[in-house]
Amino acid sequence: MDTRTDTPRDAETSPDPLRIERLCVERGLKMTGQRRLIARVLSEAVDHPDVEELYRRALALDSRVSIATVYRTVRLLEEKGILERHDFGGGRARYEATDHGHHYHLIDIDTGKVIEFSDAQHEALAKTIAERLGFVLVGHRLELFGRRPSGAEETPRRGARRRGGETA
Amino acid sequence: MDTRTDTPRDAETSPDPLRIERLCVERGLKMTGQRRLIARVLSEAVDHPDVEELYRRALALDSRVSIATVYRTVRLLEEKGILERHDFGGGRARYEATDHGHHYHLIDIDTGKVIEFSDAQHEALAKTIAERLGFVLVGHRLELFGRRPSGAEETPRRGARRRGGETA
DNA sequence: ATATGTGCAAACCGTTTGCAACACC
DNA sequence: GGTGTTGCAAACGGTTTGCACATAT
Repeated sequence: MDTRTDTPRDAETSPDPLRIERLCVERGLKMTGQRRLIARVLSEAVDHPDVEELYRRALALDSRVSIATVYRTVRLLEEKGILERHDFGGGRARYEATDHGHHYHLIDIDTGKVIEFSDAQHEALAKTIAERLGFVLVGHRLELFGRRPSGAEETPRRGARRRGGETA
Repeated sequence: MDTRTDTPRDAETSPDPLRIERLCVERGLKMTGQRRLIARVLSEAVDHPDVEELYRRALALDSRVSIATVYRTVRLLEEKGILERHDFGGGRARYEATDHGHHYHLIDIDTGKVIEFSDAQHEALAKTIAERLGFVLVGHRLELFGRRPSGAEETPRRGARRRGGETA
């Protein structure tokens, strides 16, 4: 197993806009107009939007959605394993499609940006540790919080929030 | 650096009941009756209680506390670096004293128990990964979710909750 | 036709806060 | 005695839900 590579995943890949909808149909979900709409927004997302943001993007395409439906849909898709919920701090849940592979997050604490990466060595290590402690690893969470070396301050932070960091 | 040891920390060590209070005084906090009380509860805790639980334990010792004060104190101590807040899922923040060393958590998804461990190899790896991605590591979070091998079912789960796992 | 999804607004739940009374230094 | 803390209850913010209506299958 290659343990020496961190693969920063460039989040530019927004394949086809029906990706998520197809997954919904596969799991036998009844496809309504608003579910199609939300599925499309999710398919096009290359970041980790929260519900409010999803709602905003959906509204921009079609005004016949309510935020309650976004909440319901997002929860449903999470239960179906189509979406993954993250808590990066800040009190709101943030979502991303599960269909683009296992990866971790590094949160830039100055800009709030999220960098995705994968690391086989860590993956193996997590499993090993669990086994050493007498467990079978079922899931794990790794998040790094970092800052670009001081010389290069880039985008200044957009504004504070109750707790934890805001992230992109 | 020794990278081959996972140290499961047995959470039986509840040293002296004034541990936290002493830290408070050191940081120049005005010690009121309720702060002393809450500090004592925290000093005696060997788990990761949420605010409600802290409040319950404090009440058992002295009824002259309100939950608002627990919230305020816990937040204050966190700002002073005396407490660490965790989000293990389930919507409520959970706390532990920072003074017993850096460690990670493995959550038993069947019983909800939290096992603490430290791992130097992981620590080094996290730093390396961040650097490889062009960041200085400021903080990180590692949580393992595991299950004891099937043969030995132990304590059955105590009951479900809205979201995420309940933990001890 | 019927079970299921939707919108609205109210309920919920953890947490924070304004204010007047109170306690520590 | 004055500044900082507490208790209460109300406010908050994200999320869920009851209900009447609408819609996919």
